[in-house]
Amino acid sequence: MTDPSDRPELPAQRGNRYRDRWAGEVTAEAAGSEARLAGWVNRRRDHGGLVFIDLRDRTGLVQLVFDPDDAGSAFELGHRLRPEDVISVRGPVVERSAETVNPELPTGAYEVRVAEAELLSDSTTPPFQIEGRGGSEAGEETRLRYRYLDLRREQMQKALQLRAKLVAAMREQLDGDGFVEIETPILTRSTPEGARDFLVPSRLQQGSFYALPQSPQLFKQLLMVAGFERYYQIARCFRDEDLRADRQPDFTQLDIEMSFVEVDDVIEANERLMARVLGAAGIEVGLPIPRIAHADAIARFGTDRPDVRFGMELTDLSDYLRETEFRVFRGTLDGGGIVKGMNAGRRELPRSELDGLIADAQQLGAKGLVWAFREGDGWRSPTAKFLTDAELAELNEALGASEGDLLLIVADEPAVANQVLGTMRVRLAERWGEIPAGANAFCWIVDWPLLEWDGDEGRWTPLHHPFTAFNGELDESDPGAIRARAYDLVWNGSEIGGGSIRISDARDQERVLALLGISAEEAEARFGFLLEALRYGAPPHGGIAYGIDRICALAAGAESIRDVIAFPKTASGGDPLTGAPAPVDERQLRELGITVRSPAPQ
RNA sequence: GGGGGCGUAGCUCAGUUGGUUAGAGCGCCGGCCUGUCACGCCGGAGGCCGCGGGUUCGAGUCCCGUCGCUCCCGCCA
Repeated sequence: MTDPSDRPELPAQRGNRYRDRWAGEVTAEAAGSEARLAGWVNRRRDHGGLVFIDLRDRTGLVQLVFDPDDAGSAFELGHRLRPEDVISVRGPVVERSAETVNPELPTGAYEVRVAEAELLSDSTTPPFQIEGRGGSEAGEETRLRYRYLDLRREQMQKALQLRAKLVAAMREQLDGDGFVEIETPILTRSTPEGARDFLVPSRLQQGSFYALPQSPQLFKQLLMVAGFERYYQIARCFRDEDLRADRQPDFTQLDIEMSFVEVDDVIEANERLMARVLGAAGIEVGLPIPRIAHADAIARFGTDRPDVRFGMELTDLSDYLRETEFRVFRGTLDGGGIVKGMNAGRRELPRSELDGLIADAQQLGAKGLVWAFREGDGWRSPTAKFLTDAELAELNEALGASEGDLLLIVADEPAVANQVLGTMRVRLAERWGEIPAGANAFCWIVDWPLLEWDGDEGRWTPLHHPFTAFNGELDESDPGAIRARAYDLVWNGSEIGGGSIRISDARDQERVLALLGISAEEAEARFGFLLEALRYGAPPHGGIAYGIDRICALAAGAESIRDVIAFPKTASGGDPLTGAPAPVDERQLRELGITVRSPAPQ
């Protein structure tokens, strides 16, 4: 088995009438030989009596020279070529004279002097320049509308080739570790829990619907019951929820499940997997990956997916303020809230920007935000006058504040205070360049609560999913205290994977479903097939699912997963290229037994 | 569902307190050019200022609505 990073970047090129070499191969080893190249016209520099063409294929650029002395009748073609025309040329690879070398190009010391040229396909003027100038790039909607042109750009070529490399590394590592790749259905049944399903009407059973899978979760558990012991799949998944920079309605998971394992076994296998996969992208993963208890992550970073590349950790100040006279803090604490703070370091910020931070905090649901600069033993802050000297000294001490440090404090419900400060921590660190360039930091978040109380729904809901195994005995009298045997993998503040040991005992599964407020009848109707399978000798098992799009985006340094997906959707779930989603013929709807209400779609 | 940003030439953008014929760079078209590589020089074409309504003597600019893109909150077990 070859290490993917050792593989040649360029596949061997068998010669044919179009090409016997890649553009990127026009280097020292090709000098003096005759080359046949094919690709797209990237740029034309027409000097009248001499024409230069930059030829592009997926491996890069190379300069072609159309000189009337060499090119003969092909010279006239060189004149007529326009960007994005598709050509094939033949001619000798020659070394350029020293003063004409282009140090910007890997092939810049060589060029091909065209002897023959053929126009294979011409191009109308593209709507945007494939090679953007001056750092500008076409808007995203235009790029998606003409995605096949956008994908010609080097950045996109690299991103999708990197993606293929990462996926190949996943397969190689897992195949080598004895995992079996198995496909599970795309047309499956709706199990309304979690995200909204995409539904597909059944023609043969009118009035019934398939659902597209949100994940292969239940199928992979059935595969464990079936005795495959180690399974994986590069699985397309679907969730009908609003989109984000890191969320698409259809996305790709690396789905893994193992039998006869404990948490440590899954984590160990996955650490080796991630080291191998990200190693293929030149990213080093230090092993073992540190583990942070869920409660500690919330306490220190305000989030369950902490970015641990930098400090600026949060501090709970509640205990210093229980007796304070300041009504805002005192009232929050008496009402069960917390007062939490962050030392943002020595920063000067104009009042307008401090007001902006307050507005940001309010947008995130906070009632307000206290800012203060440490000054002597006290604060320069509108809030300073409400606190005693002793309190100010204690808060300075607790926050480790030095002269001039900016302190941000939120008093609110724990969830709000943590989210606001957790968000500010990352935003300010990014803005101030506190995050070391090129740094990568991973952590496992472990020791999760199994359930959380959903006030709106008035019931307990799972933090992961209802099939997550719990630690120790199941004590229904205190659901909030039950611990899950779950783990999330976080990379630079992004959750890239999550999993758990699963419940492998039908009776335990029934009890958990009951805890979630799902009646026995309902459980049987929705998950009966799983409960039944668990009664036929289910091995202890667990696994994980990774967001491949997110992993690739991080590895490629892309801001959005759209930049590592060939044909992504816009924020409203549409595809500007194909026009999906689109109305369908009334006849199609009739066949499905779906009644069209006016106005009929056209 | 809520909040922020954006929408002007093919692309990226500028456009002052509302005021003459709406600009730039790139691209495109024509001409010149034998060592350029963001080639250069000369000339030219190209605009429903997202759409609809309103205010005004006058709207790219102000107001209301609407559509689209984007970021965030909710949501995403």
